[in-house]
Amino acid sequence: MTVTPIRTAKNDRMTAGQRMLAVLEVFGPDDLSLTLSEISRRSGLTLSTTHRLVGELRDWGALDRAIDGRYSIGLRILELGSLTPRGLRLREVALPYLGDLQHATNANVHLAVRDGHDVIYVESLLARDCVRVLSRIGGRWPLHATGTGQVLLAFASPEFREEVLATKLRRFTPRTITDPDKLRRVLAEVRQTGVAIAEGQLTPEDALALAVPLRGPKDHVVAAMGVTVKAGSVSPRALVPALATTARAISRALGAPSANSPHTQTHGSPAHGGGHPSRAAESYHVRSA
Amino acid sequence: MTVTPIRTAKNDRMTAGQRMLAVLEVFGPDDLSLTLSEISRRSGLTLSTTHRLVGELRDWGALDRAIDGRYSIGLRILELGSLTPRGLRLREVALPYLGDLQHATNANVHLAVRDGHDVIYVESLLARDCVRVLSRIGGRWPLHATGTGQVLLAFASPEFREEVLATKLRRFTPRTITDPDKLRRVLAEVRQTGVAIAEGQLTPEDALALAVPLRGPKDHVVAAMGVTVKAGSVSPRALVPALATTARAISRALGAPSANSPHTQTHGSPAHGGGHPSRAAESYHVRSA
DNA sequence: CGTGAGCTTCCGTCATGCGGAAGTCAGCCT
DNA sequence: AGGCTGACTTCCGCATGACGGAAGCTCACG
Repeated sequence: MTVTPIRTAKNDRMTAGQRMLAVLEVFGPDDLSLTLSEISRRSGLTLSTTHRLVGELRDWGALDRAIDGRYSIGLRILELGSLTPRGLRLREVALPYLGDLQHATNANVHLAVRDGHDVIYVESLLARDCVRVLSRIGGRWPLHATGTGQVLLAFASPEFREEVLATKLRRFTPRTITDPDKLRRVLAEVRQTGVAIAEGQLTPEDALALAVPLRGPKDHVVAAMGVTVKAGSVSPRALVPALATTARAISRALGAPSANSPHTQTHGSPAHGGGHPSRAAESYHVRSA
Repeated sequence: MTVTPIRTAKNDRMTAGQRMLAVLEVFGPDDLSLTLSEISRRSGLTLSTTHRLVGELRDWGALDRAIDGRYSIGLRILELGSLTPRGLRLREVALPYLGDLQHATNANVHLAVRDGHDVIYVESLLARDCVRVLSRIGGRWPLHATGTGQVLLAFASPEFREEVLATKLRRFTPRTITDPDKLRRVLAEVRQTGVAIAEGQLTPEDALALAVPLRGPKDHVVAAMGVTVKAGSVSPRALVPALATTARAISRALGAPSANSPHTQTHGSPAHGGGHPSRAAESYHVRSA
């Protein structure tokens, strides 16, 4: 039989579509613009194939070519991205409230949703004189390392939670929680109090993050909102009422029943088995593992 | 001879990649979620092909499947879209200033860039009690019908401007400028005064839009910033100083030389766009990390 | 002027993407 | 019930169009 040519060891059997996605995949926060050859090398595709695919993507608007010949992601992708129901559409509803919160607290304010095992920031309002944080729109981080991620993890289904806990929890700073048992306890507390408090778990700086859940139509947690301040600048607890109030307003705007009842607990653990089956929040399934 | 099968009349000769893009293309602001069959019909692809492509896109994260089986654009696309240098990265630099402007003026504030013959909104801060406008992030509109678009058109190269003027200028409201000569005069005035003033040209409501250019590294106009208020609510002119000041601050942050000189006119067209082949004029990505 | 790196074009071959067809499943009408 | 429609999924043989090697092109550099 013929010797199969080298095949760069990792890539084999790709469909044409996967090749196209592979081209897009090589772009990242640290690689906003790349040359054709760089795209070719990183994607593992031959130069001629890359050339053709990049041409098609450019014609369509998915890639932009700058004057210097380098390629970057095109605005057509941004346009598409604005159509994500849980992304920028959610943002539209929440933004006015987030703006108010920012001005009331003078903190960085974030809105995030879950995607697979990650948290994705959907909005990020940075106060000018606040700690620098790593939360751009579209930014992706592991669930266990951020306040918003911990909220989303705490209120996810137990099966999913254990699935995440079973993976290796990456360490970002000395304070990142990497022990599953420790994290399990922290998450239980988040569920009980309705607020996550994370100190310097993602960046080494003295960042203090508070985060609360946002609920949608069937009181399912659909997103998390958080603020980040410089540790020690204010009493963290002092921010909780403002957060809770804003969260309730947004949840109401999102159609959460509980946000309309006259008095209700912020935590509101869904643990009460009585009554509606409500199908374990299987709203989005995880993909290939 | 073999009968060539029907070939649905319109679709012919598509590459595999174009088919994949065609799937993404069927989503729009009014079609956030679609069933597989709908995607198939709209894209003109057979059901089995659509099925396979949608599966690949879903595995990659470009599409999301909700519990009800409908598909929508996935967060992975939002993540990609956040990497557009002229898109969300530009937004990061400008956002703090835009926020200030919004609170100073209590108007809707927009940030927009040009893509082909359209203007794309990259940021949109909506004041709660203001006129409703059609400017979501990622929203796309013709250049001639919005304040920001007129600014971008006015400061584009003459050849490009004429190219746009030669196309049919779509009418949105009775006040939309659809006459090329009229538009040419308006644009000349925009260039001279450095500000575009558009009243109710996109939406029939009494919206008044003011827009100014933002400049980058070589004083090229790289974006436009605008505010929208209810016509008659305030004297339009009263907003110009605030706009100009903010524009200058942002231009400085973007590296525009003119924004550093002690006194300078808001207008000051660079007259000739092309010029030096010197490369890498773009790239204002700063922090992050 | 030689060299090398990046980009573009061309073309023969064969893997591979395509779509018809058959098989599920669920809802709806008679 | 029974049959019907419409949506989704799986399978497979065939023709096609995607692939990659190779050659040509354009710079920048020494």
